[in-house]
Parts: sequence; structure tokens; C-alpha cells
Amino acid sequence: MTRRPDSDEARTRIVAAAVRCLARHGVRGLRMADIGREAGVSSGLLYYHFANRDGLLAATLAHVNDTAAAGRARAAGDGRDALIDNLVDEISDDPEVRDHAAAWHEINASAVFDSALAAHLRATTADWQRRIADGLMQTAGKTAPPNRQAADAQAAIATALVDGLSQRWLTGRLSTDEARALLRRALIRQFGGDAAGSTPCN
Amino acid sequence: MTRRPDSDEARTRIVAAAVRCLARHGVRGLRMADIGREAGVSSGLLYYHFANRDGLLAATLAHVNDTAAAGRARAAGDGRDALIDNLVDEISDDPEVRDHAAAWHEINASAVFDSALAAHLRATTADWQRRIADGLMQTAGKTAPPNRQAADAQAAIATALVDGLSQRWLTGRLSTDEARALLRRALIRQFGGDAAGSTPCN
DNA sequence: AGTATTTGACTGAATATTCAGTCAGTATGA
DNA sequence: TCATACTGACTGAATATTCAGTCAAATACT
Repeated sequence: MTRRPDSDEARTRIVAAAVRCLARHGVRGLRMADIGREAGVSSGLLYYHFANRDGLLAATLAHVNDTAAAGRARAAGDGRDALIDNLVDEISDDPEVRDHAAAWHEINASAVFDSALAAHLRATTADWQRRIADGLMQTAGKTAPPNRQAADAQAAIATALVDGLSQRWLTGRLSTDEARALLRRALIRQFGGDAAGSTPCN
Repeated sequence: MTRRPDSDEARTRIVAAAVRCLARHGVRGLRMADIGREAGVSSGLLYYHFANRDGLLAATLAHVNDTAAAGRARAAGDGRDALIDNLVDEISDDPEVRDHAAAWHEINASAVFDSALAAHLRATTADWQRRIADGLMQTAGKTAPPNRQAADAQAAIATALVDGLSQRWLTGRLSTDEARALLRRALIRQFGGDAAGSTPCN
């Protein structure tokens, strides 16, 4: 706790500011000067901590990615209903949730043209899906024989649904309530009772 | 092939070039000079045909939209299976389909921070969903009472699913075959009605 | 202890770069 | 000759990047 200005702390503040800017203006609207202002730091310091705009962007995206993973990890609750609630809560009026969703979508969009980013994203998504598939396996026993492959497929579909609907929501094509209701409905049907994975359709 | 009054042809070439650039580099990587080069035309001509970058972008978006709508309209076939086939074909190794999907996703991503774009997108999406809901209504009679509201919801979910999975595919998190299989599976479950019996797994 | 020296986070004005948009001029067909 | 289609060098504003210099804390020396 020395008084000396702490390099790490500033770096962290910069990345946090960049996340906020990213959520508000997108990758294309991300200005170094804005980030500096938002972080309460000079523009020069950005270059002290990061090689250039791309470097800062990469760090920012990595941070969002990590935050996503962490947030999903802490989400608790047993059973299929809790699982669905967690997923539905990825869409919410909470500004923090919205910012996070916007940033996440920016990463997704950028990853189409950035293979390094795509690799990170692959890992995070795999993690997220694994967590859901695990949840499904634990609850499946009650209604159907556990089937890992089916659970994986359902998890993949579920996360894609979350992303697809949350994009509709972020672009104002669906209200928060509509998006949540549709997502819940879709998830219930996907995870739903009909002897789950026992029907391998392919 | 008259030599001079080529205005329309050049305009078309420019838009086509813009679509290609959009699919390759995203909105954020879209440079007027690049579009000119790609179209084999001077940068000045872009401004002869379009008011500014936004105007060209709007025309490009409209073109992608029209192409999408046209493609979807021509896709014929009755019944739920044909409907599902059409949706699954939004994911394909055909380079044209891939470019189109990439452009579509860029538009989606940009629309989060651009309300004008969002308005366009809202209209196109509504169109797409209506078409699907119509299809569902026509086939629903056989297994369930037609219910417009339910059909609308299913259509919204279906298109979100297409977008969500196709993003996974564009970022290399799913192969073409995986994405198509998952999408088909999800749609069957979604449309299948919980009157599950009618689920032909093809 | 006190004082000199070094370190490194940090600033912001100066400079470089990028890119949408312009314009003066050329070529072509009617 | 007139209008239209077109060119590409150029401009300027917005942005990214650099760098000489400041200052507080850490360290070394007496």
C-alpha cells in the first residue's frame, strides 16, 4: 500500500475504462483520448502501458472474455430451472449486464476478422457450454438417461440462443421483457421434457 | 455493353465491391479507397454515385437485405421440413452464402451503435420473421390449431437461432456441418410442437 | 539521521498518420 | 457543344503516437 502511484492499478483502470468505452461506442468508436479521459489518465500513459491501440484493444477484449467466464462460473443454483434462470439473466436492464453483453457482442463481431481473438473466444465459449452441459447432466437423471453428447448439443444450442436473442435485444428489435420471455420459452422447449437426448437426429 | 452510359453498371459494381469488402474486413475495416480499388474504380466516383460513406453503407446494407429477402423468397417448398431446410441453408460452404452471412453479422454488430442502421435491420428482420411465421401457420393446421402469436414467437426464436449459430460458425467455433446439424436439431425441437411424435429426424 | 542519486509512472503539447470527402480537369457519347 | 461519367491528386479534420520533461517514491551513500 505504498503511496507511489501503482502501475498495475493504473493499467487496470485503463482496461476498465476501455471496457466501458467499448460497450458504449463499439470497437469502431473506441478513441484513445476517450479512454484516457474515462480512466482519468493522460493519453500518453496509455502508450506507457500498451504498445498501441491494438494492444490495448486486445487486453480489453481479453478482460471482457475473462469477466464473462468468471461471472458465469459464480452463477449458482441447482436444477434445470436455475440453469434457465441463469441464462435468461444474461439479458437484463441492469446497466452492468447490458454493457457486458454489448462488449461481448463486439468481441464476437471482431473475432470474425481476428483469428487470435477467435481462439480466445473459442475457449471461453467452450467453458460456458461445458458448464451448462454439466448442469444438464446433473438434472437429466430425473427425466431421462444422462447422455453427454445430447447435453453438449443442447448446451451449444442454448448459448447460441442467448447470443442470438441478446443481439436482437441490444439492437432494439426486442424489448428486455420480450427477449427474456422468448429466451425462456425457447430454452424450456430445448431442454424440455420430451425424453431429451434420446432422439439423436442426425 | 455500350461504352459510356454505364452509370448503373458502375454503381452496381461499387455496391458489390462494398459487400465483398464488408464481408472480408467488417464495417470497421471498410475504407472508401479499398472499395474503389475492389470495384476497379476511382475513389472520386464513389462520391459521384453516393453522397458519402454512410450513403454507400446504407446502399450496401440495402443490397444485402434485398439479396437475403430475394433468396429467402425464392426458396420454395411447402411444409415444415422445407422451412427448416431453408433456414439451415443460411449456413453453407458456398462462398456467396458465407460472405452474405458475414456482411449480415457486421450489420447486426454495427446496429448496436447506429440507430439508423438499427431501423433498417428491424424492418428486414420483421420481414424475415413474418415469412417464417406464415410458413408455420400454413403447416400448423395438420398438427395443432393455428395460433398466430405462437407462430410469431417461434419465428423470432428460429431466426435468432440462425444468427446465433451462424456467428459460432463464422468465428470458427463450429464447422459448417456441426452448425447445420445443431441448427436442424434445434429447429425440429422448436417447431416440433411438444406434440413430439411428428418429429421426422432427417 | 540526512542528503544525493536513480527510477519509473505519468503528463500533455507536438508531430505523424489516416481517411472521408473535394475539385479541377479529362474522356466519351449524344 | 453539352451533359454525363469518371479520374486521382489533394485537403483538412480527426486520431494515433511520440517524447522531452516533471515529480514522488525508492535506494544508496555519508
